[in-house]
Amino acid sequence: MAIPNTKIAEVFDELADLLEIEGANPFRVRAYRNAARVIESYPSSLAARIEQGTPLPRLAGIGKDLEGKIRIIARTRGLPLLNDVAKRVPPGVRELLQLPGLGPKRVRALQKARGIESLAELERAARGQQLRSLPGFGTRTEEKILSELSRRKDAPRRFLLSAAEQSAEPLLAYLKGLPGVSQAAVAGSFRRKRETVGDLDLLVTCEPGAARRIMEGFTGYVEVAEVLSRGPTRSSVRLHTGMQIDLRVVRKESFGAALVYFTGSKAHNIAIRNLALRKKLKINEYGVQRGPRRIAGTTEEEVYRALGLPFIEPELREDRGELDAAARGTLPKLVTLEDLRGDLHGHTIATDGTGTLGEMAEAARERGYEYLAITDHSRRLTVAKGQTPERLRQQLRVIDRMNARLANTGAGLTLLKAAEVDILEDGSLDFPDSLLSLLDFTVCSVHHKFELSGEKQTERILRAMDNPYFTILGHPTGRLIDRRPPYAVDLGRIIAGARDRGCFLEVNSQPDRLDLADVYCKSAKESGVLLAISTDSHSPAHLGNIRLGLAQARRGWLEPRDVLNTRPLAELRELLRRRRPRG
DNA sequence: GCCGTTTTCGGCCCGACTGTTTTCAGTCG
Repeated sequence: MAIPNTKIAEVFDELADLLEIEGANPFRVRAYRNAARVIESYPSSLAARIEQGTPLPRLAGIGKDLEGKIRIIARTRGLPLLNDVAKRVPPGVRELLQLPGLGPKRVRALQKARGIESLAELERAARGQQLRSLPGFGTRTEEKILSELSRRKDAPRRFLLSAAEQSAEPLLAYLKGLPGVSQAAVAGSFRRKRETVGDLDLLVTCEPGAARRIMEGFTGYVEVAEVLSRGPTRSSVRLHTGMQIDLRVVRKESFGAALVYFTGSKAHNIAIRNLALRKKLKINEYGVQRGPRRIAGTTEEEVYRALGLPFIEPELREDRGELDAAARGTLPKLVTLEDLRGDLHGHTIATDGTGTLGEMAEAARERGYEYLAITDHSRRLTVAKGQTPERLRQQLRVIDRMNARLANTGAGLTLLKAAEVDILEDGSLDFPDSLLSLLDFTVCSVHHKFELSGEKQTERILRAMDNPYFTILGHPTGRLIDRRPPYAVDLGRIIAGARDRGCFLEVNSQPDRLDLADVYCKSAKESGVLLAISTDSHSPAHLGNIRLGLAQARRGWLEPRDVLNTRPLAELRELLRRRRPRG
């Protein structure tokens, strides 16, 4: 199996870290980091292209040298340059960079002056008070290192987007209620709706002179466990949940510029600053300037307009082509919650859900949906009370009766008859075709044998797609964010396979799945494969998770036309049965 | 190491805060 892009990116990231510690040209370091980022977010396997002899795409920031190195890594799974540098800077030294407050310079000083080459050695030296005498270090730094070392043993480094919401929403409401606050917003990766969030960046504007009181109010928030820094315009705290919060106070006329700046991403910011430089403008968090004259800053629209661009949705700000698209006027009109007419994946108490059919239907109706698919598990998934063919037949009769009742009451909701069917190890489906033909469609998923090789797993899924009753591939990579890696599967081939066969892929909205991930959504869109944004609800309340899958779909540039469940029911039914044998 | 509406050299985003320093380097985002 070809080495995945993420592994190639890791090599460059490691190289960047080690070179930085060595004191290499910072722009060379940046070039490696940039390459790592670009490679990681490139949606199809570079190593596979190299193996097949197809030329590599033109990637921004990757020139002749880096392309050569990518080829070496793809072929040998290693890089001689990295081995050389690793001899001078042992891998344990790199771990030291993970500690907040330790950057390349201090890490190098620790190695040179104290021979510290691992976190364990750092802890020993700090306990022995051997750091405070180093130039640039002091007792405070030594204490901070010790406290960070003990903290990192339990606290998670990043939070699920859904967990971040739990911290962000009440805090934002609290800040809005502080005297003197006129506007407040969450920026950062939270606003870009990244699947995980490292910290929260909050921004407020206030009446002149109110900044100090607002900072006091912020650091006095009831959930604050620790104040990390406090200044007149910027303060940082850590909440009891372990989440770090940075607050900036800006003047009203800078709100737009600050929002752009603190929403990021960093790569997007660098790209727009470069664009500004070419246009002889200067952009920072306070505004856009032409020479001494300030020409924009109050709103984000104004800032982008000053750069000659239309507004760019936060979810797109990853330097993945959005600036080019904005300049050409080809930005996607991203799919919104209002565009979604229903949900195509939901469970009931018939298997592992906690809501009855009626409760699920009621929740869907309350959301104003036209349709909700009932997709209880197939028999193989015994842990989830998978249904036998007979139980499924029984359920279908109940759904028919409920649909008749819904129609009579003018609820405007139709329940679709479906099932989440296990894809067995040999690529066959867990129900016979004769039973599948009674359904409106299927969600087909891998729930066991995750450990197959990439080749076998890919073949298994493609074989399953050959079945004309295969409609949507559920949670296509099986990952659980930070808990279980995706199974080895060649998504490039899966996407091409879905396109060739007329199958669809799911964007599963479970908070820890978000599967497909954003970059693969984009890749599927570019291949012309439609995606279903689904919740995989196991209770009526889970229908609300749709916002999370929607966010990833938007990060993947999806427009309403790229999404299956933006279709009105009649059109949806046609799409769902287009592969079926006639009659 | 990359790149070109200052094009093959000489640039490469920019400001706040901390701690250690006594005017600023290092780190962070």
